[in-house]
Amino acid sequence: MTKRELAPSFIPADIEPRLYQHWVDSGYFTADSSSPKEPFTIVIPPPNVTGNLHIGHALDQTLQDCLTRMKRMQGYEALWLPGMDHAGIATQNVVEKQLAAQGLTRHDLGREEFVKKVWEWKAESGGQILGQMKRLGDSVDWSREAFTMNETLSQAVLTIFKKLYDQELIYRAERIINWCPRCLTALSDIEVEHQDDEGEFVSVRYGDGEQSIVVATTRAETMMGDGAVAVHPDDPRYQHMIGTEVLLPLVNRMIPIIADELVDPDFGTGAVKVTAAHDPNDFEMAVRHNVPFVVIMNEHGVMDGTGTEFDGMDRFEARVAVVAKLKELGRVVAEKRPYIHAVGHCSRCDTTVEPRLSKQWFVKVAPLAKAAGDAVRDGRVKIEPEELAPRYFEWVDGMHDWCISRQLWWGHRIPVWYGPNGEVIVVGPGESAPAGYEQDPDVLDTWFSSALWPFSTLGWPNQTEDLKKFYPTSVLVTGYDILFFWVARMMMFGLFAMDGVPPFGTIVLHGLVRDQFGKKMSKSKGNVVDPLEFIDKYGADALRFTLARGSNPGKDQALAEDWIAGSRNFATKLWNATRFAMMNGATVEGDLPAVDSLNAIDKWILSRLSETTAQYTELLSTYEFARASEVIYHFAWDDLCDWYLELSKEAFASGNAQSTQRVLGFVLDQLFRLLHPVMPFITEELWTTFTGGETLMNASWPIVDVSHLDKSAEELITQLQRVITEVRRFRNDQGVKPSQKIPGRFIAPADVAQYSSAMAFLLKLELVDFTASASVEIGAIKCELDLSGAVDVEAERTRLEKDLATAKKDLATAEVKLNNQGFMAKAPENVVAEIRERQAATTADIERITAQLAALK
RNA sequence: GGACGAUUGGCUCAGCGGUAGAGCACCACAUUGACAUUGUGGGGGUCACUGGUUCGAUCCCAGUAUCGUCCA
Repeated sequence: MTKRELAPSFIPADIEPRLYQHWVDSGYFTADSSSPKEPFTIVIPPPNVTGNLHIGHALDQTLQDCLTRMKRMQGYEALWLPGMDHAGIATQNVVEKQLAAQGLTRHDLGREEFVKKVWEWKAESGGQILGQMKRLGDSVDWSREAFTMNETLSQAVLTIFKKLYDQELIYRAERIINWCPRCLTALSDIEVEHQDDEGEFVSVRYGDGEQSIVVATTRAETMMGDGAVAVHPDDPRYQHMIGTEVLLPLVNRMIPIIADELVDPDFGTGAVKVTAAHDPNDFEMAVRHNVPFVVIMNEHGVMDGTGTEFDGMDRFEARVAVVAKLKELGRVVAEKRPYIHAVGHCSRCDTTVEPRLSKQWFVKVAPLAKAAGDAVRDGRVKIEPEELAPRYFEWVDGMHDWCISRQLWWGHRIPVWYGPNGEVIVVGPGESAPAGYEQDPDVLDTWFSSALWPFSTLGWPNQTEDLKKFYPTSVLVTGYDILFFWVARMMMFGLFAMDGVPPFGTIVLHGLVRDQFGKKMSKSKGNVVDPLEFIDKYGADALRFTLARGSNPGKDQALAEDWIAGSRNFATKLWNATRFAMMNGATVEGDLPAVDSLNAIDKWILSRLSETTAQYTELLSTYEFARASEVIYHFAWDDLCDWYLELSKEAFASGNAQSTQRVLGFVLDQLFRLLHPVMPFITEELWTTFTGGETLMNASWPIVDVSHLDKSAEELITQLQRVITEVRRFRNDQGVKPSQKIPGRFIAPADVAQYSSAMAFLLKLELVDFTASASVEIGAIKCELDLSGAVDVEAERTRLEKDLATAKKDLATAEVKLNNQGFMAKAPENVVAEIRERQAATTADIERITAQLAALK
């Protein structure tokens, strides 16, 4: 318990690496599954193995660390479990890009070699983000670090696949799926991003003469795959044509005109082409009406099999050529160009998605999604903030079956084997396929394994101690942007795999970090910021505090470097205040003196501390990070530094401050504890230095002491603050320099007068005998001063007139209310009393100020 | 097209049925001690618009406008 000296100034880089290493080495982050303490569990939203720490991670992780550290201090067995996601497409793309630089494709290497290459890459440069998490100060349990492609997590994947398959919740079917012609794989609905693109809307006449119909399309190139034309069954324009056939131009095939409810008669001409193999809506209609599937494009999005001149053209090239040809044939009735409409793009490479008829594996989501919705509906799982719950319901209640097969090599290979005679078997963990069987070449969607994260990371399907202790997890903290991608899927699989126990108790959704003007960060805009640069420049605590302070539930936040600098200033403030306290003998040793024995200043700060502790703890516990940060910031800076330390300086200077030394020590000790979850580094350094304790990480969370609440002390200090502020203002108006000492005295009731010397000390007044030349009145309290020279009458008059105007205005608004019969009759008593008090106070002010103005001559 | 949210000082955002708040920015003064990564004082908003409810509306309700996000 040897106390150390505090360095003269706060340099984050001097303390952060040392403290983090110490925490890890001491095992403070490691959770104990055999502990009798109540568990608190958070699993990290696993960053991509290809990823770098971006500002969104910094926010997400700051909030998680805040909660984890607070709960740990509150006596929970806190586990924050870290790990990474293998990120199928993203990772495969990165490694393929590296190969491309050498002029190679993955096919040159072959599947086995390629996958080996990805693992190698993962080992050497993947997981950079883990190092970056350490810079941020994340108190994650490194001994439990997980990776979706690890052995145990892969076992979990096999287990659940088989379980779902056995319950007929996984099936294989030929459907229209989203296809990326560049990645050459199927995509799920949510891996498709819709953008408003400029296209064209061409109306084409099918058939001739009487037997003709005009269809409008944005995708003319697919017309060669048309199997029908569809109209709404009630559309009067086309009644006579339903059931007949028209000629399909270019390929000169007769196709039927069918009637289907799906057609919107108000859209375009009310007649649409039905291209069963190349459009999901058309597919549905085609199934209903037995329309043939005509495939006219290969997997690269190149026209193929039409038997026309267009074969071999890229789809976009073909679109132009087809329209040109139709024009030539006189079949184009109208053209709208540009025509803005929503087009799907691959979320990984931005290529325009091509709907493609193909055989894929699907999860039948209806029963799973129902359960996922119900868990929130019946309150077993809470979504914070509540406003975002409708979005969740909208999605889980209207979810399509989930396409889970991907034509990739990097990922969990689908555990389905096909026999020589068309047998299909699913090979679970520990099982093997019979000889002569071949495994499905595809892998599973990355989100399939991510959906298992809350329990696969705890050892499931094995009934591990971790699983028993830490499942279900307490809170899931993540951005609202992956509510659908990830959260809903964890809910579905968690409920399914864990016998109806949802994977978490509360889903805490935060927003996105935007630039200082509230614009979305993007590489193309060049407004992306690097959290590591900020950590280097201002320290991790400053970045964390800024992010927490900006984090209102479910809302995006703007971030500017200036705000981070402001947080760094706050850290510096804490540092300097602690140095000052230590210089003046603040201590945590010995009992806190009985509150009755303390002066009002000490009573006041203890009261404020209790209030702050209560508010702050409540706010953090309800995920109100911004408001919590605001509360603690103002307590530390305003109450503690600007007022308490200032008001106590006289006591310290007089050498008679034993109680205050102890109170200050107590307040600092508690403040460090409260701030530790958000600013772990500086608080650890200050606390261990100041108290000589081993670590703040395991110190107990402050408890509100109601016996410290003291309204009368608060009222008294409020009075002192008013007096001080008014006298300062007077000095300022009179041009008296802040450092200049002038004679002064207070004429005040005893309870205020008692603190004359404290006030005089910070107002730079000398309590000596003198003849007053000026005075400041604050209600019943008067401060007389000797300006030893001419008072600036004009400045004084200006000020008094301004005060008078304000008082008169306030009186007027109060009297309007009091003269309003409706108000007097219906307003609650306490409000009326308040207005009456205001009337009395402003009346007194007006009298006083008027008298002062008259005295000025 | 559907849904949700937003509109408050120069900027970014809190708040809320009873005299408008913060941070940053701005103006003035101050540098022999905790802190210029500072202190003190100050200026600045008819709370998008139009109606309604109410004794009282920035806050509740309806409509309008603009912006944003998600879904189709």
